Amino acid sequence: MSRKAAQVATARDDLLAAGLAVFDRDGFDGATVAAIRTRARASNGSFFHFFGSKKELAGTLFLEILARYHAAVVAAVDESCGAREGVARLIRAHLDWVVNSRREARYLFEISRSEWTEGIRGAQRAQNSRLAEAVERWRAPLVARGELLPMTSSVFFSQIIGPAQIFCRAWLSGRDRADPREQAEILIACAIRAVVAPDVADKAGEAV
Amino acid sequence: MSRKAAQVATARDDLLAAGLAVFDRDGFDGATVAAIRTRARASNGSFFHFFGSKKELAGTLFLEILARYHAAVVAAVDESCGAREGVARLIRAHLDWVVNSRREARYLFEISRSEWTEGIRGAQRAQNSRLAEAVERWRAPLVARGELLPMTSSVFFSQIIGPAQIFCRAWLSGRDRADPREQAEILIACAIRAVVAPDVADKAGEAV
DNA sequence: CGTTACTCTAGAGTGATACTCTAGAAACGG
DNA sequence: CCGTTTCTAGAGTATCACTCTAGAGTAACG
Repeated sequence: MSRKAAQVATARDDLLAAGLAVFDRDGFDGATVAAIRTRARASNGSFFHFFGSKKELAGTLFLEILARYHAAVVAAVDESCGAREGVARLIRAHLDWVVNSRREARYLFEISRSEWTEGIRGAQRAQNSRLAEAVERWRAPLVARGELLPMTSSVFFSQIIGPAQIFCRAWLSGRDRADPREQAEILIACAIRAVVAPDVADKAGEAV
Repeated sequence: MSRKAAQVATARDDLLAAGLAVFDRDGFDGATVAAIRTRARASNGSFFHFFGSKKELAGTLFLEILARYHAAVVAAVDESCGAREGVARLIRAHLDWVVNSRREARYLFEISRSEWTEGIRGAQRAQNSRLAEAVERWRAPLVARGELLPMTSSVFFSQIIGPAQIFCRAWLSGRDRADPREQAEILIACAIRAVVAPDVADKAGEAV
C-alpha cells in the first residue's frame, strides 16, 4: 500500500495544487474543472473520485491553507517575548506571510467564500480556536502582569490583524500596488498604543 | 421621454434590486440570471439589454451600494466635532450601517469579488478618494492642531475601520452570531489610543 | 496462480445555465 | 404618419459542472 498511498497522495495533492494555481489565475468562477484536471494531468473520473465537487476541492484547499497561515502566526510569538515585542512580531508575521505567500493569501482572503466554507465551518472554528489558544498562552500572562491592557482575545486579534488586513486586501486585490510591509512600523506603533499598557515611568521591576 | 425614462429606471432598478436579493440568498454562483429575471419580472432580452452580463449587473450594484455606504460614513463627521468624538462617530457609523443594511453590507464585504470589480476599478477609486477627501476635511485641522497623531489618510482609515471590520465580517458570514455593535465601546477606546494625541494634562485651551 | 474486493482512472453522456440572435413592440421626434 | 431608437420577447447555442458505466491496478488470502 505504501507506493500506492504515495501515488494517491500525489494525485490528490496535484489536484489541490493545480486548483490553487488556477483559482489564483482565473478566480473561482473563471476556473474550470477541466483546467484544473489538465494542469494536474488527472482524468475527470479522478477529479470527482477525490472531490465530490469543485466547491469541495475549494473547501479542502481552504482548510489546508488556513493551517499554514496559522502556523506562521503562531510561530511568531513565544512565552519569552514581551508585550511590545510580541505585538510587533504578530503584525510582521501577518504581513510577511501575506506578501511571501501571495497566492495562498489571495486565496484565503480574496477568493474563498463563506458560502462554500459552510460544510467546513466546524473545522474552521476548531482551527481558529487552536490559534487563539496558542496566542493566549503568550498573551494571558502579560495581561495578568498589567503589561497588556485587558480585552477579549477576539478584540485583541482585531487590533493586531484588522488594520494590517486593510492594506493586505488592497494589495492582494490589485487595488493598491504598494507593498503592505511598508506600513509595518506605523501599524505596530498604533497597535502598541491600542493594546499595550502605557509605561508607568518606573522600570523598577525590570531593573532588579 | 419622461414617463418612459421612469419606466426604464424601474425596469433597470428592479433588476438591480432583484439581483441584490438573489445574491444575498444564493451567493454569486448560486444566483441564476433566470432567478433574477423572474423576480424582477423582466424578460431575458431585457436583462441583457441593460446589463451585458451577470457580472456587469454585479459591478453596477457594487458601485451603487458603495456610494450608499460612503454616504453613511461621510455623514458621521462634520467640522465641528473633536478628535475623540469624530473617531467614535466614524466607528459607530460603520457598525450601524453594517447592521442596519445587512444585505448591502453582505454584498459589499462578502459577496463582491475583486475579479469582477476590475472593469469598474476606476470608478471605485474615484469614490474612495471622494470619501477620503471628505474625511480629510474633518481630520486635517485636528492633525494640524495636534489633537490627532500624524499619519496618512489610509493608515487612519485602517485604524478606524480595520478592527471593526473583523467583527463585521464574522457576523456577516454567519461565523459569529454576536451583534458587532456590542464591541463598539472597546473598539472606540482602542482606536482613540491608536490615533488621538494623549492629553497634555492642560485643558487650558478649552477652559477659555 | 486464482479469486475477490477495493481503489482509482477513463471518458462519453446529461442537464443546467449564461449568453446570443432575430424579430417585433413601444415610445418619441419630426 | 414615418423613421429612429429603445426596450421586450423568447427560441437557440455553447460551455461546463457533474454523473455513469466500465475497466485497470493492487493487495490479501488460499
